[in-house]
Order: sequence, then structure tokens, then C-alpha cells
Amino acid sequence: MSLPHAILTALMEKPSSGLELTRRFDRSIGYFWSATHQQIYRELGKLEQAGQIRALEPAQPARGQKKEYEVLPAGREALSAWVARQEDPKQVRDPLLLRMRAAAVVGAPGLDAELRRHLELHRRQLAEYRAIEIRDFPPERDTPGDRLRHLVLRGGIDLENFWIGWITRALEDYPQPT
Amino acid sequence: MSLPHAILTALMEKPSSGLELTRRFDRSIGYFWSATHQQIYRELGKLEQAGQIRALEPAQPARGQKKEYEVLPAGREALSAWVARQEDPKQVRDPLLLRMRAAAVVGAPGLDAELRRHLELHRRQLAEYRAIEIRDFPPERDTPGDRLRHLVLRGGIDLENFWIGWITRALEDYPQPT
DNA sequence: GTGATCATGTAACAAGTTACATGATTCC
DNA sequence: GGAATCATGTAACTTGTTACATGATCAC
Repeated sequence: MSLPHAILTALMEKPSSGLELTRRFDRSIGYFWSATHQQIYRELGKLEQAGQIRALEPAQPARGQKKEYEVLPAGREALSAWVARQEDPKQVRDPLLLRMRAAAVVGAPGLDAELRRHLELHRRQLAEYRAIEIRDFPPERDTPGDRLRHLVLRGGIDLENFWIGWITRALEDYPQPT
Repeated sequence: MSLPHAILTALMEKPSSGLELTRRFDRSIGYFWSATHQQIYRELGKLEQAGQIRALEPAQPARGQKKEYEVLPAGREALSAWVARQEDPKQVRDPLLLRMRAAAVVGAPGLDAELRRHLELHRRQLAEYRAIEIRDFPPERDTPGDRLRHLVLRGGIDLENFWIGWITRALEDYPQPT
């Protein structure tokens, strides 16, 4: 139930076309809710049918033509209701941890190389987040919205730090093939 | 592509029936790869057809009767190949971070209560992991398999600590409705 | 006019969720 | 024999993934 709300949030921040949304789901929003353009177009169709968003620039039925959407009051209400709702943290599903556990029973030749590769990827992601933090959240700006967005970004930063810490420790502890 | 490998790992650790697997996916394995009994039965069927596992206690076709599976050599090989494979970390998809971002545009009455509720849930999960750590990984045991399984558990512990830290900070920073 | 890229979509499939159905066993 | 629970499964649906199709626009 999160994708439609991710799209509504993105459209509230700025009315956009499907492709523009896709690009934003490769950056900002996508850092904590990823989606492909196929998912986005499908969901835009559903949201439009449900009367939560509507296309601007009236009625362009043509295929290859840009179509911008904006959020209607019903969409805003649906989003508010979702934010206020109780929803338990979903259970963890992480392939790397799972592979580690599998390695405990079938052996793990080369898994340390994979760990180093992941470590590098997480370091890069962290550097990207830090750059965004410096660029978008200078100390002087401090509206409530900025503070919340900054909190979210720090969530991303902390998550990358978790992975870097865990993988580093794993590599130190890694059972050496003696 | 992870569920079949999660099941193969569980069956390598100990041959089991579908219901026993379901219970283990509510505990140990489930702490980093959750699955419902419907998913498990469906996947067991596929794995059996693919010749990666087989039912013990020959040929019980009856509906309500227990059916134990064990891993065949082909299944073990498939699992080894999967452990050795390169697979990028999947992109984050977290509803709580997303709701925070939505709150930045539509407002967030009551979101702090939800944060406190999540904080409590994560504290409980952390306590459970710590209890398991003390019970299952006393300092004297130190086979390679144990070390890997312990690493995985510490991953769970670190993840809970990340959440506890982040939510605590969020509550401190939370924009007060003044 | 043709090739790149912008832009919207379809189709088929895989994975995960929710609700329900049904037989076997055990305890009273 | 009735209730609880053990145990396996079906069906319908939603969400996410992968591969492909097609039209519009712009640079050359």
C-alpha cells in the first residue's frame, strides 16, 4: 500500500509527468522507496481512475506525449489518512544476511570478495547522501518540512553506516580458510 | 529469487515438513527472511518438481498428513552457486521513512506517537535477539558455521540498534506543533 | 530522413498477501 | 462425538520485475 502514497507525496511536492516521477524515484524519493517506470504508469492510471489525481493540460490522449498530473483534494486526504495510520515495521528480508546463513551450511568460498564489493557500494551511497545533506540542508534553513526531510535523509545515512559497520566487522571475523 | 534458497538452507540445517518450516520462518530464519505458510508450500512444490528436494517417508499423498522433505545433491549445488553469486544490495523500501517524508508535505499530527510505538517494538526485538545471542552463542563454541550464524544475528542486533537510534533522534528533533 | 532520446505504455511473469477449505489426530 | 490443533493445500488478488512496443521531438 505504499507506492500510491509515495507517488502522491512526490506529486504534492511538485506536479510531474510519469517520466519525471521515474527520475525522481531514481534519486530523492527513490532513496527510501524505489519504483520502475512501469509500476509508476500503472499506479498513475489507478490513482486517476480513483479520482485522487488528474492530468493537467486537458485531455491529451496521444501516446508519446507528455502528461502532467496534480493531486486532487481526495488524494491529499488519502495521503493524510495514511500518514496517521498505525503500521507495524515490516519484517526484514535481506539477501546478504540470508546468503551468510546459507554459507554457514554449504561453505563460503569467495563470499569475502562479495562483502568487500558491498562495502564499497555502501561507502559510495553514503558519500552521495553526505553530499546531498551539505547541499540541501544548510544549518540556516529550518522550516518544519525541512527538518522532517532532513531526518529522513539522516535515516539513509545511518542505514549506510550500519551496513559499513556490519560488513567491516564481518570481514574482520570472517572464518579464514586455513 | 531468495525464498527457494532460504528454504534450501533451512532444510539443509534440518529436514522438515512444511509446517515445521513455517514455524522456523517465524523465528531464526525468519529474522532476516520472512515467509508465510502459503508461500512455503508453493515453493516446496516447485523445488520438488525441480528435483532439488524430495519427500521422505515414501509417497504420502494424503492431504492432512505430515510430509518431510530433505535436500538432494542438485539442491545443494543450486544453493552453493547462489551463495557464490554477485548480487547487488537491493534498494531500500521503508514505509516509515516514506511516511515521514509525506508528513513533511501534509503535516504529521500523531506521528510522534507512532514513532514511540515503533521504538518500543524495536526495543523488544532487540531484547529477543540479545537473549538468543546469550543462549546460542556462548564464547566457548567457535566452529566456522557458528561464527557465520553469529555474524548474521549481530546483523539483526545492529539493525535494531540503528532503528532505536534513529527514532530516538527523530523524537528529539521532532517539529513541535507550537 | 535518420538516429538519439524523450515519453508513454502493454504483456507476461514472479513474488508476496489475504482469505478460505479440508483432512488427520488428540484430548476431553 | 465434538472441539482444538496439527497439517496441507487452493484461489484470488496485489505488488514488483523483465522484456518489449510505439509515438513524438529534436539535432544533424
